[in-house]
Amino acid sequence: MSVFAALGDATRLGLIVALCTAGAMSTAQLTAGTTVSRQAITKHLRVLADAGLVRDIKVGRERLWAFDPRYLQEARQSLELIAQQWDHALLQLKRAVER
Amino acid sequence: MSVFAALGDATRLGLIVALCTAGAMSTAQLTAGTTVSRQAITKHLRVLADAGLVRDIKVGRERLWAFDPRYLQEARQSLELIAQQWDHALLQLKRAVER
DNA sequence: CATATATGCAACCGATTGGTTGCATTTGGC
DNA sequence: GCCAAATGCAACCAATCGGTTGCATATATG
Repeated sequence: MSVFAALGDATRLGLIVALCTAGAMSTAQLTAGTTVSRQAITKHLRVLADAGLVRDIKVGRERLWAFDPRYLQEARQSLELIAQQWDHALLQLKRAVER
Repeated sequence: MSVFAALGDATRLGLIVALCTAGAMSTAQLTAGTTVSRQAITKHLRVLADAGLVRDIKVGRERLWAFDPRYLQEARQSLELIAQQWDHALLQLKRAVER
């Protein structure tokens, strides 16, 4: 559902960073970079996929995962919007004080 | 702990947006804008405070909550960094293909 | 074909989460 | 001083989460 909730777990954020810097990887390769089990990673990847942050393709007997930038862009825009609203509120406060 | 985890809940994101657009508000006022109980909102505000997204001051018998932009800025930078790493990885892939 | 690798499926578990309710405490105003 | 409003504290609850283990399935490779 939410991109933020998906990014809120340290293991998942690590998976995103790994996929984002090193490119596509299989489930086993991604598991190798962590301390938890393959099944745990599989579940995390499922969450990330549901949030639209990764895509997967089956190639042979392995499953390759790749970062998908689309929804991360949306998340960035959400934070930008909040920051803008905050700036706007501050500006109005400043004007109110000046009056 | 994590700003993303704090933003991952719809109710909490709503509180942030409310504080960010309308300025500081009391716990009761914030509760009025939701469907859940005051205690639930109090807990959510605690989570947001632990994540460094809001600050509170006691004034009279009420407690005013205000948005704190600092950690949201950090969150923005994290997303920017991920996006940059992704761009970099794509660029390298492109160069590799061209060679 | 046999075997090893990569993954899928499902049950299970303890901890955390989001929420409630009940009652106590602080504080402003008449 | 009394009452109502705003909040704090704590117990409790069902659902979700992060994780494990065991076993089944698919697929390269010798």
